Amino acid sequence: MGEAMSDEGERVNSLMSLLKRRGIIFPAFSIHGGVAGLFDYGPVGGRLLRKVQNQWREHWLSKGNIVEIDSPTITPHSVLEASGHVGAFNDHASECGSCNAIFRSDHLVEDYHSNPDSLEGPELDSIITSKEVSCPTCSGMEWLPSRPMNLMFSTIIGATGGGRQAYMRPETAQGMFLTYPMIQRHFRNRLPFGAIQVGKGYRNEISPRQGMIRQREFNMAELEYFIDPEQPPVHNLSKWDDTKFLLIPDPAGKTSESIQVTIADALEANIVRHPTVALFMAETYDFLIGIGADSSKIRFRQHESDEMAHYATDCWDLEMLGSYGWIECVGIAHRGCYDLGAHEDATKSNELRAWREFPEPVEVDKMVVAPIGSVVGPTFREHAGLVSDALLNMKNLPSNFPFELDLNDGSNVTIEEHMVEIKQVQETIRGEWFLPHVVEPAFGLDRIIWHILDHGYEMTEKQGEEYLILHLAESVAPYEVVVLPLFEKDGMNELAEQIRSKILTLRGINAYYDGSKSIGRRYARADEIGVPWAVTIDHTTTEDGTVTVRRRDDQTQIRISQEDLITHLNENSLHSLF
RNA sequence: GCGUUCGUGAUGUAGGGGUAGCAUCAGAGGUUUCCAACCUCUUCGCCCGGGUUCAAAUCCCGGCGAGCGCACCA
Repeated sequence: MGEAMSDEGERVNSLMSLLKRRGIIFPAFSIHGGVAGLFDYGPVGGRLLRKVQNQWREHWLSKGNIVEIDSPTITPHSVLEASGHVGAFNDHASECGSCNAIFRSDHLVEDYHSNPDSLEGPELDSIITSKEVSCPTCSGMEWLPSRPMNLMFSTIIGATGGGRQAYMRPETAQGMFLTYPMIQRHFRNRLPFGAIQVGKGYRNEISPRQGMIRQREFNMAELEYFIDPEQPPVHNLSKWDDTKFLLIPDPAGKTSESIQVTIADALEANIVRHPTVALFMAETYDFLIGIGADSSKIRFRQHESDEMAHYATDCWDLEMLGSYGWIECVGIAHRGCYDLGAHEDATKSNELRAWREFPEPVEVDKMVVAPIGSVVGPTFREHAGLVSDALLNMKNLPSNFPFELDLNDGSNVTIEEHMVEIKQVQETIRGEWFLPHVVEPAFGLDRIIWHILDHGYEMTEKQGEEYLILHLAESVAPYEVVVLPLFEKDGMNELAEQIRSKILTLRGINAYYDGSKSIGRRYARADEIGVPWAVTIDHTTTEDGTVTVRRRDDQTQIRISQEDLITHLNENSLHSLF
C-alpha cells in the first residue's frame, strides 16, 4: 500500500464518489470496461453543464454585437492544415531503447536543425543517428524509430473508401473563422463584432490524467472577437475599478512577481498589452464569479514569450485553484490576423477581409499609360492582356518611345508610341481592405465545472456524522428547488405535488418532489446535489397555505405564502427574504 | 507509453481455491409535527477474456480501467 493519501487526494476521491453516486459526472462506458478520458454528465450533471453553457452564452450575447454559430465537429484535412493544427498536432516521438523514455523527436534535434518541426520521421531519425544524440535520461543512443503522435482523432469522410481525410476538431474556433464572411454580412460589415460557439472538441491524449482535467472529448466555449487593428476599441473598464486581479506577468517582461492590480491599471502599465484582452479578462472573471467560482482561487498568468503560440501577441491563461493545484481553465489570446490570414493564404479567398473607409476619400490624380485596345490587341494577340496590365501598372511614365516593357510572365515586349495614350485620370480611393485582428477567449467548460464543484464542495459534520454540501450557485444548480411534504399524509403530499407543479410552470425553474424517509434525510440529499432552496409543506400549510423555505447554505428557514414563493422564485429573489 | 500499487453491490470497505460479509445509500411498509432517528421486509456485487484445477472472486497470463512517479500535454 502507498503512503497516506494527501488531504487533497482524499478530497478528490470523496468528491468523485459523490459525483458518481448522485449522477453528476462519472467515467463513460463503464459497463464495457470504460475508456480513459471520456466522461458522462448524468441526470443531475447534464443540467449543470447546460446551465453553465447557457450562462456563458448569455454572458457574451448580452454584449449586443456577438452572435452564436454552430459548426460541424468533423473537419477536413485542408482546414486544419491551413490553421496549423496538422503540423502542430503531428509531432514525432522517439523512444530510448534502453530506458524507454519518450521525447519529442524535434526537441532532440533542435541543436542540429533550424526548423526541426518541419521534418518527417526518416529525416529526424537520420539526424538523431548521425549527430549521435544521446538520451537525456540515461545517455544511451539506442533510439527506436520515431513514431508520429497525432493528437487529433482521424476519420474519413465517405463510407465507400477513397474518401477525404478529416479530423474531429481540436477546437471550435475554426468554425468562426470559416464563417467569417457570413458573420461580417450579418453585422453589415461593421467591426467590431464577435461570434461564439459552444460545443465538443477532441484531442487524442496520450495519457489522460487527473480526472476530468485532461479529457479526450471535452466541452469548449469560444469567442472570436474581430477588431480593426488600426482602430483599437476603447473600453470602459471602470466597472472593475474596485476589483483587484491577481496577475502573474510574463517573467521575460519587466515584472515577474505576482501582483494585485485593477485591470485598468494593468492596461495602463502595459502589463496587459491590449485593451480588448483586458476587457475580456475582466468579463471572464465576472462570468466565473457568476457561476459560483471562488474569487480568491482565480488568477491570470501571462504566457512567456517562448510558450506563446507563434501567432499570439499577448496571451493570458486564467487559472483556477482546486484539488489539483492551479489549472488552466481559460485562455485569452490576441491572435492578430493569423487565422484569417492562414485561411486566405490557403484558399486564395477574398472574403476574409474587412473594409476600412478612410475618414476623407483620397483623390489621386495621376498620369497613366493607357493601352489602345485596337492596336495592342492585334499586335500582341494572346499576350495583349498581360501587356495592358503591365502598362497600367507602370510606376513612372516612359521617357521616350519605343521602350521595353517587362511582363508578368518574365518576357518583355517593345511598346511604340502609337500603341498607347498618355492621359490623366482622377481616382478616388475611399478605403482599403484589411485582415481583421482577433481576440479569442477560449473556455474549457469541463475544467471550469470541475472547479466550481470543487470550490463549492463542503465536507462538514452534523451530529458527529459526515455531512456533504455542494454550494452551487443558483445560476447553475441542476435543481433550483425541492418540494417536501413534512409527512406523506393528511393532504400534505397532495399539496406538495400541487405546489411542485405550479413551480414547474415557471420558466427555467426545475423542481422535484421528495417524500420518502425523514425530513432531515431529504434535506441532506438535496444539499448533496446543491439544491439551493427547499420548500416544506407542513400542517400549517394545510391551514393557512404558507410554506417554509429553507436556504441550503446556512440551513435557516422562513415562512411565506405560496404566492410570494412563486413570485420570488420567478424573480430569482428569494435571497432578499433572509 | 514505461514503472508501480490496485480493481468485491449505487458508495465505502472485509475476506482470499469450495455458501462473499459489513456499513452507508436506494425501494416497500410502519412509525415520526423540520435537519441523515427507529422497526420490518426487499433489490443490487467479486472489471473482462484465456489458462491451471474436480472446483477460480481468490493462483497464472493478457486486456480494460483507476491512483501515484517518469515521459507527454501546440
